[in-house]
Parts: sequence; structure tokens; C-alpha cells
Amino acid sequence: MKTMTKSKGATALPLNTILSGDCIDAMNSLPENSIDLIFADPPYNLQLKGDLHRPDNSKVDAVDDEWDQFSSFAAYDKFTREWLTAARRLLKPNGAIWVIGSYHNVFRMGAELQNQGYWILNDVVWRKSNPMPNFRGKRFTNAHETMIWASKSEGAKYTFNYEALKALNEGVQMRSDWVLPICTGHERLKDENGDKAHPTQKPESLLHRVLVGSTNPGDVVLDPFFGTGTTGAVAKMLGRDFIGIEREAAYRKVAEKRLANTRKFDREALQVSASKRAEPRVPFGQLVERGMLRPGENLYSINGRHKVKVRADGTLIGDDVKGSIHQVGAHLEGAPSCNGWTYWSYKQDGKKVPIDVLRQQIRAEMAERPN
Amino acid sequence: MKTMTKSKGATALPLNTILSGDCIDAMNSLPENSIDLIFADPPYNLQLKGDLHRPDNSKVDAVDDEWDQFSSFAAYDKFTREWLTAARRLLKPNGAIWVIGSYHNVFRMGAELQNQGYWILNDVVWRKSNPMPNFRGKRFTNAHETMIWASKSEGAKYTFNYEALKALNEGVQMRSDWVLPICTGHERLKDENGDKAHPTQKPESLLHRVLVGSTNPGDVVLDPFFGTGTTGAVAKMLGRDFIGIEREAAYRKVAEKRLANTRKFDREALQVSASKRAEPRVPFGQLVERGMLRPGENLYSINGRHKVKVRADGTLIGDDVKGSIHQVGAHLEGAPSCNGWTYWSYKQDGKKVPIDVLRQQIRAEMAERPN
DNA sequence: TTAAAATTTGAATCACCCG
DNA sequence: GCGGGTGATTCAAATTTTA
Repeated sequence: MKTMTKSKGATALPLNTILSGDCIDAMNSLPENSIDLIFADPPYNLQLKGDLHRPDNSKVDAVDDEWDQFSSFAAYDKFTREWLTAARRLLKPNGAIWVIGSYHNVFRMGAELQNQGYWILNDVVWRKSNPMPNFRGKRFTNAHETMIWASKSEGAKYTFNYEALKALNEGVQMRSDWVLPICTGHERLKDENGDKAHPTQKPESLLHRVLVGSTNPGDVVLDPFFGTGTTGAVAKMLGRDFIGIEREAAYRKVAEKRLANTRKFDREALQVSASKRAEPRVPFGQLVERGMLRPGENLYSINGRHKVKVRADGTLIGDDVKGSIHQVGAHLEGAPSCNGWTYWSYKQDGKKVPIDVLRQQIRAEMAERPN
Repeated sequence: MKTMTKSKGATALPLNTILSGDCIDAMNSLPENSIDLIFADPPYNLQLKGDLHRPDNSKVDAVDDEWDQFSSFAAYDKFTREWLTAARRLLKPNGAIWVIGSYHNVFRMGAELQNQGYWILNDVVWRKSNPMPNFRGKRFTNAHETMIWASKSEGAKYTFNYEALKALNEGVQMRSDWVLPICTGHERLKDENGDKAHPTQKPESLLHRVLVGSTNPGDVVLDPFFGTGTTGAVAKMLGRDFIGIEREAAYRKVAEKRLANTRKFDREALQVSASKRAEPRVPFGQLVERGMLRPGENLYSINGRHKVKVRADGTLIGDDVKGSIHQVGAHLEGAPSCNGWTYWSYKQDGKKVPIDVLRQQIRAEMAERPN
């Protein structure tokens, strides 16, 4: 499945592969403005002091790997500054980034994102339904992690599949707090000894929501701290291309095997609920041109308080106002704006019918006979 | 109720009073190592641009007060550095601080806390049960704010009333995410015109949990951004002493009146703080995200007459229909409504199993570990 | 008087295309 | 790049009004 396509000038993107080595060097080897989304789960700089034991004296298998050790905040900040700089260079102008962390590192990442000109869109809380309890009763159960979602710069046109996320949430808009279980059971990858292959493997459900919400099929997703490849696996399932970067050979090996066993969902399943904004624009005048409404015909406001006349050029005229369906509606309601399509009705057989019904008819025809 | 006690050397603490003026000057006028807990709700530096209207065209009453305006991140950082420095000087060696903020400012506060040698104990997420929605469908509903709880330094013996919090949480240890409603109704203070007295009044339930958890009766609690005095009111109710600092005379006036009407150990108010637990809603999309059902998988109607496919966003697609599990079921049966949970089954080992079984599984998980 | 329906409101970095 | 026109967009809870 490895591919080298979507070349940008002289350099091609190593799509659907895992690069080895230092993530900053690897990122700098890729062409600028070439990535749609970055998901980054960097070392958390945990600063654990000594071992932690449960009440039964069993030892907690803490994250004490060498890669998570930084000598100081300054060292961690330098690392953060460098990889975020490399990441920003890679992003397309309308690309975006997600970073995930805990209170140990997320404030430093968030501040650095802002310092570099990234524009924060949301912070999203992953609320774990089954976190590890606080065994000593000295603090609150650490039951969440924080993600930051940011565009490359202020004003960028980031991807946000609002309707798809709303559908995922059964018709209510998605909030900034996501309740999802941690990665356990069959999904949790094991090494040859049967121990967990990676200490902080993220659940696929988390990446599913991130990728459905902020990418489209065919987008290129980069994960500079690939680990055992959750980002790549979910990207592949969802029909996105991925690039992983991972320093540790053991993690790369587990990820390669995982990806080989991952299958893309079928095409139909990848279609998601689309926004109305994606529908083709229909000028109101077309209803008049097509004879669906006649010049001189009356339109009635949704609240029944206003009556206006259609003119031959597709504008409306009322007692003291004329203009487009939107302008006249806004003026009559004293509102800053008005969607004329849903505001006005015409009379058919004595009954009021919203003019939006006529727009639907035209759109249906367009779908049948494109052009 | 004003008192001047607990003198420290030559300087006495102005207990249970509201100091006027700039919070940094006021803090510097107080004796060092004298405060048990600081709760700080500083300006968030929202940087709002134009107006925002709801879909019904009503205008959102934005937080555009002069006190929330900063010229740059650098200016905001300088402000943060200065007040956190002054605050740290005031704290007793075993004292602690809480700060609250949103993604606009909380990362900068968190980083500065760490830089100054404060030791972060938890970040706590206030999940709002009734947040303002995202009206334009451009981002996730901003449904939470973040609090950081930190001791004066690493190794300090901070106060944590584990058992009291566990009791507040129906016998389960308190987690780092708190579901509480925003401040509305009778609790929301009004000015002479009947408008809200302060744009960002915090709910007493939030402060109740903070003060029960991290102070003891008789402790001195300082709030350098006192506003309309929620911290003071809850402190008084709980038998803690408070010191407030507030720049705006209008807020001080409202707070003084509020405090005069507040009584210690107000049973009724304590009841209010107990949060209601609602029946958990499980969106169908979560079954897809969690991998319990896979995009592309078939669902079968209870009568065996219909077969549809699951999509990645948790909607269904049939021959000529798509939508939620409920919408598609209703359409296929020609019914006005349909409970998709009981209407659809999936196949497991060749046998049809109602999807409601999967919902029961998730509900069971949630019931095991409530909140 | 009571229940139901309608209205109000909340720390918000909240369009996009075309000429 | 700028200005103007089109037209898409909300959830929970408290309060007020209507039936």
C-alpha cells in the first residue's frame, strides 16, 4: 500500500509510510504546504518522582521511558518550539493541527501554538470514562486529557464537518467535551511478551472523531509521534492518506503490522452528512424565468404579517421597500439579515407553500441532469 | 462582619473586606506568607471581533468590557506574570492557588504558573451542563472552562479534603471533570436596571467544591478579581475568611450587598451545590466510533424487510433514504416516528442482535463509574 | 389556579462568494 | 483586496406569557 504520489515540485510525499528517525529532521525533509492535518501526541514530560504503588502494594507501570525525560521546562519548550515550527511549515494554508497532552505539558504547547501564529479553534477535553483512579487520595482522579485544535493562522478556511459531527452526536451539535473510554481490550496492542506495546496508546474512537470532523477523504494526515499508529490505522479506515514519523524501531514494527491488517471502509460508508452550504446556489430570479412564479404574484411572510409582489427581474416590491427576497425580508423584520428562501411563501390552491420548495425542485433537476 | 485579625508582624489582614484598586498594588500591600488559598478568575482576553447573532437574529451580549482588552499576548503575559508573582508572595508555604480560564488565556497562565515555581496538582475541567451553543456551526460548542490547581511549590503540604469530596460525589472519588450548570436564575445578580450585574459571574456550586476540597474552616481565602463576590459569599457560608480585591466600584457595591445578605452555613445553599445526575444519553454514533459497529456494516429491521448500511458519521444509508437510525426506520415503515434502538439489529455469529444491546453495554459502563 | 407554550439568555476569538 | 449580496445557523434551562 505504500505510495509516493501528490508530488509538490521536486519532492514527493511518502504517503502511507512510517518514517524513522527524529521527527524534526523527518518533517524538514518533507515539502512545505503539503499536509492537510497534523495530529500530534508528543511526550508529556511527566516528571514522576519515584515509583507509584497501589494500595495493595503492586507497582503502577508508569510512563518512565527515556523519551519522556526532559531536564527542564526550558528544554521541553525548545523541543516544543522546534517541532511546532517544523509542523507549521508543512501545513497547507488551510491546514490544521491537533495536539494532545496533560497538565504537565499542554499549557506550554498551547502558549507556543499561539506564539507561532497558529489560531486556536477549540480546546477539546477527552473525558475518560474509565481512568486510572488516584490511589493515594491526594488529588483529583486524573480523568481527562486536553486536545488543542488550531488552524495554521487566523482567518484560514479550516475543514470542519459540522453536519457529520452533529449526526455522530444524534442530531445535537458536538461539544468541546468528549466522553470516550481509554484504549483497552483487543484494541490495546501487545508486544511479544504480552505486555502493552506502547504506554500511551490512544483509542481509535478519539481519532475517528478527529478525522471525521476535520478532514475529508483523500486528505493527507501527518502524525509526527506515530507510536503504534492509531492515527494511521484510523486514517486508512476512513480513506485518508497518512504519514507517520516514529523514532523507536519497536513501535514502528508494531505499527507496520497493525496497518497491514487494517482495511478501508467501503466507499458508501465513508460518505457523511453534508452541509447545506455545499448545495448549488439557485438565484431567485430563476423561479420567475422558469415560470414557477409569475411577475405580479404575491408572496407572504412566514409570520403572515407582510405581503409583497414579485417583479420580472426577480426582486420584490412592498409598500415602501424593494429589493431581493433577503433584503426585503430583513428590512420588514428590522433584522440584520434574513433568509428569504425560508421567510417567503406563495399561494397554491389557497395554501401557503414556502418558496424554498421550488428551489428544492430545481436542485433535484440539477442532480438528475448535471449541466 | 469586617475584622482585622491574624496580624503577621506589623501588618494586619483586612479579613472579610473588599479592597479597591489595582489587584497587584493591593496584593503588595498585604503581608507575605499570610494566605491559605487564592482563587483567581482574571480577564480572559477574549479578542472578540464583530457582532454575533443567534439564528433568530437576536444579538449575543458579548463580553466586550474595557477590562478584558489587552493589546497583545505580550501585554497579557506581563499582566499575568505580575499578578501571579504578587499572589505567590502572599501564599503561606503550604498554600495553594486556583485559576480559571478558557483556551484564550489558560495556556499562558498555566505556563507562567510552572515558570514561577508553582507546582500543578490538577487541571480541573468545568463541564457546563447548559453552555451557549455555537450558533454558526463553525466550531465545537465551547462547553467547558479549565481550572488549574497548584501548590506554592513542589513538595508543599497542600490541603486536600479527599473524604469530603468523595462524600459530595456519592461515595466515589472526585474526578478532574466537574459537571455543573452556569450561573443563571435567582443566583445571577442584577443591577438597578435588571441587567446582569457582571458578565461572567461564576456559580456558587463551583466555588463550593473548590473551597470544601482545598481549604479548612478558618482559612483565609483571597480573590484578587473579586467581581460580584462569589468567592466571598461561598467562603462566608463555609466559615472561611475572605479578602476580595476589585477595581470596579459597581461590582464592589453589588458584592457588598450580596455579602451582607449571606449567612454562614446556609443549608439551602449547600443543597443547591449538589449536582443533579441526568440519565446518560448515548448517541448511536458512539457505537461506530467505539468500533462496536463498523462503517459499511449492515443493519436489519426487526421485521426482516429492510437492510441498510452504517456510515462513518453514525447515519444509515438504504436504497433511497439516509439519516439517523430513527429517521430511516420511520421512513421505511411510513411511520411518523420510530425508535431506531429497538427497530434495528446487527448480525453477530449469524444471529440478529438488537443494537439496543450495545447501548445497554455503554450504559452499564457509565453506571459502574458515574460522573 | 395551573399547565403549557413562548421567550429569553449564556466568557464566542462563529461565512463566503463574486466582481 | 475590498465591498456588497446571499443565505446558513442553536441548546439547555430559567422566566414570562398565554391558554
